[in-house]
Amino acid sequence: MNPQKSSTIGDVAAEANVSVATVSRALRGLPNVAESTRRRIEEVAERLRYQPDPSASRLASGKSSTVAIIVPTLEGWYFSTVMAASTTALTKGGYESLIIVDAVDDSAGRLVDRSVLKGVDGVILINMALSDSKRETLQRSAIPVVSIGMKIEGFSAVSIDDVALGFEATSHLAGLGHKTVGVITGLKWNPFQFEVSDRRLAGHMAARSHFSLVKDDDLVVGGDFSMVGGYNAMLKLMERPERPSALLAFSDEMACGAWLAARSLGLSVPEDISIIGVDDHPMSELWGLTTIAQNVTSHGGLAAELLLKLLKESDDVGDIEVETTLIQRSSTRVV
Amino acid sequence: MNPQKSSTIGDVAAEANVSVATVSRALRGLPNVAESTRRRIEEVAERLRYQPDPSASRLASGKSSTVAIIVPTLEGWYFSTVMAASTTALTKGGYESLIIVDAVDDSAGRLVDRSVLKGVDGVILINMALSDSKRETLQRSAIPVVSIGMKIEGFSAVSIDDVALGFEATSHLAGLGHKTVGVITGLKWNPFQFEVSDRRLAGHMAARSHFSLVKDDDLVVGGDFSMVGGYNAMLKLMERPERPSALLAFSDEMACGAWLAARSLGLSVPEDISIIGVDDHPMSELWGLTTIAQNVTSHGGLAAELLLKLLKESDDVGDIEVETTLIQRSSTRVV
DNA sequence: CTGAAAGCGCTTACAG
DNA sequence: CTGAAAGCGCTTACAG
Repeated sequence: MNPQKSSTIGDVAAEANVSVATVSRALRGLPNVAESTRRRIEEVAERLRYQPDPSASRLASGKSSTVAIIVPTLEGWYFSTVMAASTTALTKGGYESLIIVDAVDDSAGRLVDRSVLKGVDGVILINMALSDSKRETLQRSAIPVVSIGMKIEGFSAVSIDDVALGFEATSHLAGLGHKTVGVITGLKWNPFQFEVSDRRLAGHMAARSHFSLVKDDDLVVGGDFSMVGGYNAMLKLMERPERPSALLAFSDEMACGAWLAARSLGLSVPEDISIIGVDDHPMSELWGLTTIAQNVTSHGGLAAELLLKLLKESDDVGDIEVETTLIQRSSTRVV
Repeated sequence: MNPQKSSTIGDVAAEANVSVATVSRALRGLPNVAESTRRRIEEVAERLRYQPDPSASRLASGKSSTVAIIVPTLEGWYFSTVMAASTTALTKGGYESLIIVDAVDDSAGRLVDRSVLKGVDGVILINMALSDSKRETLQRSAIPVVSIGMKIEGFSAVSIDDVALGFEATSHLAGLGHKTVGVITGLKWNPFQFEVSDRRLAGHMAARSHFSLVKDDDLVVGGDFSMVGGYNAMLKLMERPERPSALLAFSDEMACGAWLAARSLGLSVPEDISIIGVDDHPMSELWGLTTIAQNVTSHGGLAAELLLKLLKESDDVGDIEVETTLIQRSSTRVV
């Protein structure tokens, strides 16, 4: 057995004394193949360790059975979790996942310039804001796309109400009597990614007015959705003379980073400062972190299912808005 | 312009008044094409937004320009970081990354049963212990493989000396005067994945003897390389009557989880218990966690470079052992 | 239920 | 420097 050369559909056909067409049908479970023939073919295929060449299948059928999952970064819990959930669902649906990292600072603009799109049946965008040109490229390709985390003109989306989230989180703090609330937003990893952060901030601002909270500009500091980012942002926030009595971080990782920064400043949570995050990261329960849970795993799964549906029926399947819930733990308390 | 139908090499050839062969050569930068012809073809290709069909190229050339990155899970900082580093290096080298999650509990055994391997030029295994049958499948396929994190018979590897690491970490603790050292190992996410954890444990055991430390069995508890796992393991560890005065966790995430568990028990670090981790996760600096750094990013990059070399020269390129360094911070101190 | 044949969109010797 | 032609390994009408 030559290790270099694997067998082709022709080898199987020859061994089984049938045509390649029959082998193709038999192995793919298509109808109109005698059971006995099918069994014989399966046996031969097994013995020869035959595996269809995906490139040939794709070329011939026009279907690749793979979907591209496009993310701005591979780092951070949010992306890993959503990717894992999508991949799992896609695998169950019979699709491979091609993961593409399309950081905006990648001047090559992989999504547009590379021809990966031609090798793919569908696309899942995870919190990827698109430049106009990329969006057009995608639209022109006419392949199904679903976006997670934000609505994009022309594509189905799985997302949450980020404005409401920003409002609710702030309102929780205001309800506890806090008047000076610091906010750690998140932007860094994607220059185009203003949206999620901006919408949460808009919600916060609305609540800030509604509850007559302190309105200073230096109460809002940018993080980058990481623990380190949250840590540094917190340090900056704490430089102002009148320290906030509460903090809203736009992710749990930033919230925990901020918590560590508070600790390094000799501050206790929630005695000296209340902290609320967003996500319900698995570590949040360990910290006792109050947070707005957004059920990240289901985002990934739902998006995959939406795409699978699109792949089958190819008509519009609409959007999904996932519920969000406040989980109160021990990091926030009455001021 | 029909949005459904993208142009083929034939369209470009027709427009440019040359044969498809010439278009193929021109666009791939091969020699023996007149500069003027090349320019004309490039222009037409641009105008028609021509993108070569990857499946067709693969089928015709036998090269796919994609490498499979196989991981047991998508979760956890270690995997994200290594994947990101590998992907970045591969992209620079002109390769796509196909990420395959091959959890062992996936009875389908994706690596073996699926034909993805036929669509791929090379494979990077990230901390994937392989069953014999999978290893054989890979070997038989004769495509270049490099393994990260552990040595696998027949493949190049990028790894660290885990035994030495276990010894060094323990010896740091022993040097501080600790006699009763708890250990949180890590196994869960991959039943076959005894190796890394076992080797570190072997190193620890050697040090345990060498420094005459307490040898009770209940001083070793299994985690799963996550914060939650570390948290629970710590709780278990602290049930024993004579509590350990120091803890070695086989990852920083577990170490931080254990730290939170200690906190929940009213214990301070390092006053009541010293903690040392492994990895040098970015959050470790924030915590002040002492750790053994293993430069995870470079693992991913080095492996990709090794593979790229293998892909070019196709002869054996050997293994790489990455250095490991103790970073002492404030979570460990004299007992 | 099965087979012969065309075709998917490229690449690659081989001629010229 | 360029083109005609075969071939990569499948799938898909079309006949039978």
